[in-house]
Amino acid sequence: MEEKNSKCCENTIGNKTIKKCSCMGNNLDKLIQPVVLEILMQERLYGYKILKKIEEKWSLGGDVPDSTGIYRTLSKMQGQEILTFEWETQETGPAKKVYSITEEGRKCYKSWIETLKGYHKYIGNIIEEGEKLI
Amino acid sequence: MEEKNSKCCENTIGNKTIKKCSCMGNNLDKLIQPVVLEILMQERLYGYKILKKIEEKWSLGGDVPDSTGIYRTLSKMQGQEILTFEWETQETGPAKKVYSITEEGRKCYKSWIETLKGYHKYIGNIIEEGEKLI
DNA sequence: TCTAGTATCAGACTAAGTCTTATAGTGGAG
DNA sequence: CTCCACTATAAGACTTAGTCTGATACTAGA
Repeated sequence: MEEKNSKCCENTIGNKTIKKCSCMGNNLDKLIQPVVLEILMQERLYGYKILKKIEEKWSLGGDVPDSTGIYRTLSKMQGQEILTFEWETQETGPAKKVYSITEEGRKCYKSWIETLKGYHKYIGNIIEEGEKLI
Repeated sequence: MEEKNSKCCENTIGNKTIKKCSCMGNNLDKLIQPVVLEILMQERLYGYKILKKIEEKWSLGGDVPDSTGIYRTLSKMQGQEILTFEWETQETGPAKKVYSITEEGRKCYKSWIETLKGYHKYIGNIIEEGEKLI
């Protein structure tokens, strides 16, 4: 699996050409943290269901969120005291790690929304300039 | 320089508390690639001047762009044939590496603008949900 | 019994950007 | 004439966010 060349938008790896340049958006942040917080603002939930919700509602450009990334984000946020969790076991099926948002987490979510407003404007400016130049 | 705790938004390192959580936006992509392309769509220019232009016009939340990041992005894009460069020497002062955008680069820039439109909408949705929940 | 789905997660990796440090030449203040 | 700020470029080590690969374990249905 060796790279033959690395031009923008197209890369030939082995015998097939794939889309790869950042301009296609594949390396943009999926903003998992605020999306997870949005879900947990509404109900306490466990990782797998959070993953499925994001898949339904937030999959950017049709791509499925990465489960490892979700679980890792959850446990990181729990370490920051943004979330807490409880193991929930039923008679049937594997145990579920049910997460809840803390007071700290609500503050964090608010902060995220404010931050994203600024970011939204920033990206809006880039687009505006782009429309002039293209 | 050891971390004492790591709560959202505040971290105590040594004897001072600093803002650190991602919700403050410090870890968001600065989207250097499209910003650099925007500048080079208008004129051929060298790294240092590009850096200064970004500082003037694009410094998100008041923070200065990182020079290493700019230079690294430029040389990476040159490797992708999005940019070309020529060394320019004057009688006085150090040599300058003057970059120009290629045809491939113009395509890449267009692609970036389209990608950012989608991303802008995505972030707009997160904000919209946020406004409802806060 | 095999497969798809539910549920969690570690390890290794990549991409973007930051922080630190290094280089080298120029111009002005003291 | 020396020191400092500014111009100009860049390597090395690091961090953060996310992906890819694979592992474990249990359940339900064909």
